[in-house]
Amino acid sequence: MNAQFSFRLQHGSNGPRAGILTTPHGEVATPVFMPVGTQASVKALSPDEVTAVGAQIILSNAYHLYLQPGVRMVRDLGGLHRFMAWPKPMLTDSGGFQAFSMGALRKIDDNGIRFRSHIDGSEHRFNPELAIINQITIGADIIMCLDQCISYGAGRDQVQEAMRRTHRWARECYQVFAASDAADTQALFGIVQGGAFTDLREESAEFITSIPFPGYAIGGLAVGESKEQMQQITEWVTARLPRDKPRYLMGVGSPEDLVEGVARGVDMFDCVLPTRVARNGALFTRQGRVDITKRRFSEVDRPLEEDCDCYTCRNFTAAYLWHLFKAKELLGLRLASIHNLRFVIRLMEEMRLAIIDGTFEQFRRDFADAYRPADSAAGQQQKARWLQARGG
RNA sequence: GGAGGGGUGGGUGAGUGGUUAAAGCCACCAGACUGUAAAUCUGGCGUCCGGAAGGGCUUCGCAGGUUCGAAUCCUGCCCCCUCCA
Repeated sequence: MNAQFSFRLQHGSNGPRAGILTTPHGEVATPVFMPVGTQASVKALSPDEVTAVGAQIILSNAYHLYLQPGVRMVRDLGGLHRFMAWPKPMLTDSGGFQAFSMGALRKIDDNGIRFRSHIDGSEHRFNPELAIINQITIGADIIMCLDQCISYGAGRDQVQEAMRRTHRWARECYQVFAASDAADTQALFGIVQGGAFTDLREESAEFITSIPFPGYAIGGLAVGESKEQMQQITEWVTARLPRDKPRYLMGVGSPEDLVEGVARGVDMFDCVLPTRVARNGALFTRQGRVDITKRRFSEVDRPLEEDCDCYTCRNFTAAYLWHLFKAKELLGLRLASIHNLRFVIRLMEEMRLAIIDGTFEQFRRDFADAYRPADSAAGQQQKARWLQARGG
C-alpha cells in the first residue's frame, strides 16, 4: 500500500471525530469539506480563491475529464495537480455517479456503463478497469471505485442488484489498482451502497470493508430519501466501518447535513450544493439560506453576514451582491461561491475545534437552534402540491 | 398651419370583432437545487370567494355609439411622437 498515505485519528472513534489525513500532496485536517471542481475547475473560482476560502482538498471527476480534454491530455500536461494549478490534495470520483445522474444517456450492465456523451453524443464505455486506469492516468491523490448509485424510488431488488454489482466492481477496481504502479502514489477508496435498506447497507459495509481499502465511502445517499433516513443510514454504516480509516460521505454537503454527518462519525464530505446554489443566488447564513436576488437586499448597506470572515463579507455589502446578481455580472457568481464555500469550510473548522475541545454537542445544538434549513415547510408544501397536480 | 404614426396590465410589447383577464420578455413574489449535462429549473403575478376545481366583479387614454358580442369598428375629446412649413 501507499506509504505516503495515512490517516491518524486524533479524537473520537465512532461519533464525532478529528483526524489528520496525509497524502503525497500534503495533510488534511478532518472532518473536512471538499469543494467540487468537476471539470478541473471549482466553478467561478481560481485556485487562489479556493485556497483563501480554506479548502484543503478538492474533488474532480474522471468521467468529465475523460470526455474533455481526455485523460492522456491531462497526464501529458503534467497531471491533474499541475494542469489545474492546484498543488494540494485532490480526489477524483470515478464517474459512477454520472451513471446515476445522466438518466437517459446511459445503460448499465455487469460489464460496466455505456454512456452517450452529453457533449457530442458519442458513445463511451466505462468499466471498473477503465475507471481505475483513467483515474490513475489523471493522477489525483485519492481515487474512487466505480460504483452504481441508484435512486431512492428503486425497489429492493434493484437496489440489491446495484449493490452486488458495486461489490464485484469494487473487487475488480482493487485488483487493477493493486497491480499498478499507482499504488505507491495514490489511494483507492471503496464505496458502500445499499440504498435505504439497513440490511443491505450492513451487507455492503461488511463486503466492502473486507477489502483493505485505505478509506471507505458511503455512496447513494442524498438521492431523495428524507434527512432522517439519510442520517440513520449514515450512522448505521459508520458504526460498521473500521475506526482507523477515513469515512467519506459522498455528495453530501448542506450545512445541516454536514453537522449531522460529523456527529455520526464522517470525516470527509464533498458537495456541489454550496457552489451551485451560490451561482443561483442562494447564500448560507447562520440563520439559514437567503436568496440574495430578493428586492429586500437592494439597499442593505452592510455585509451579508457581519461576522463572516470571507472575502465577500469583508469587502462588499449585500446591496452590492444584489446588484451584481440583478445585473448578471460574473463577479456575483464568484463572490457568492466564495461566501458559501467559506461558510461550509468554516463550519468544518469550528466543528473540528469543538470535537477537540469536547464541546461538539453544544456546538451542534447551537447550530441547529439558529439554522433554518432551506427545505422549509413552505417549500415542502409547494413541492407536494406540484407533485399532486402532476399526478392528478 | 399641413401630413403621418401612436396611446394595452408595474415596465416593455403582441393582439386589430368572439377561442382574450389579454402572448412573450423584464420586474416582483414563493420555491427547488446535495459524488455538477445547471450563472439552472418550477410555480404565482387585475381583484374577490375557494385547498383545488371553479365562480363573481372590474380592465386595453376619456366619453358616447354600432353589434348578439368590442382592446379590436364608428364619432367627439384629451395627450404623445415623427416629418413638412
